[in-house]
Amino acid sequence: MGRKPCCEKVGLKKGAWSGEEDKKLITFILTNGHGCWRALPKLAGLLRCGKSCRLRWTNYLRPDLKRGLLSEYEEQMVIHLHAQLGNRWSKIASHLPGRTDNEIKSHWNTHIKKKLRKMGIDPLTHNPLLTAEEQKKQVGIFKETETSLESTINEAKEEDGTLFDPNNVDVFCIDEVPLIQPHEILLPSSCTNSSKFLQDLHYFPADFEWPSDSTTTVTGSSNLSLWDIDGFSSWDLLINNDDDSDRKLALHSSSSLPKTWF
DNA sequence: AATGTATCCAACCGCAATACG
DNA sequence: TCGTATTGCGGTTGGATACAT
Repeated sequence: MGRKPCCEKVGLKKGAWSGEEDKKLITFILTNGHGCWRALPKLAGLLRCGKSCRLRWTNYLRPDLKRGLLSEYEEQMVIHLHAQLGNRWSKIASHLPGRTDNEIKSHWNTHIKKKLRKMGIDPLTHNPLLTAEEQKKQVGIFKETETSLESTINEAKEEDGTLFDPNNVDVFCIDEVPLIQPHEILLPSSCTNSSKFLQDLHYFPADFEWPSDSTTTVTGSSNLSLWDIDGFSSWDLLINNDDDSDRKLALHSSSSLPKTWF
């Protein structure tokens, strides 16, 4: 026995909602709550499936929704959350009160993506966009990787005759946002003073609070702390100024930072 | 004014996760 | 523990509107 469809499709309305339907849905939910979405349309006198009702309510009719375009601040939030979370629109939406995942997803696809591309940033990876020449190079590197992987597989097969599943080889995952590890963060030696370096670090997302003295010169090894206003995460920075070579910035936290922040 | 093209976004679809008996 | 129902999520579509020719 197969799974029953979520709703009986025959005779149900599809497409744009009328004002009358909206009214019925709002009135019903405000007096009874939504309860079981599957049962709701019948109880509310609507010729829609429960799923359609849920979507209409959560994306459009909920009284706590903000309408209108996203503010500059909200856009920045979306960009930096996307760098951390990828296309997890509902997670991103949960950090923006009054905004829905659908709304953010739409805004991302129609506005932010273009904006980032114009700025020379790849909206997928949040890294600088590659020139045609760099793309060619990368394809070359990828092919090399593929070839070496193939030869590794073949060698393994030849050596012990065991089955080698290439899907289990941890080469890369396109699903993951590239993250920067503490040991990857280097400051160029041309960066002669720490105050400049600390100013540069203000490119951290806007909702990170900076210590009031963060623009002052730091000598020797110093510690700095950053907090996300939402309590989303916090970072401790250890700045090592002792060395003449490239300065090192160490981050002590439970996770890594998206590369787009650097 | 008419037609074609681009853009926007609400709504839909299918799959995955979770709840429940 | 398992199978089914329900809900949530992300990708995609299609109609309305704006803009260009």
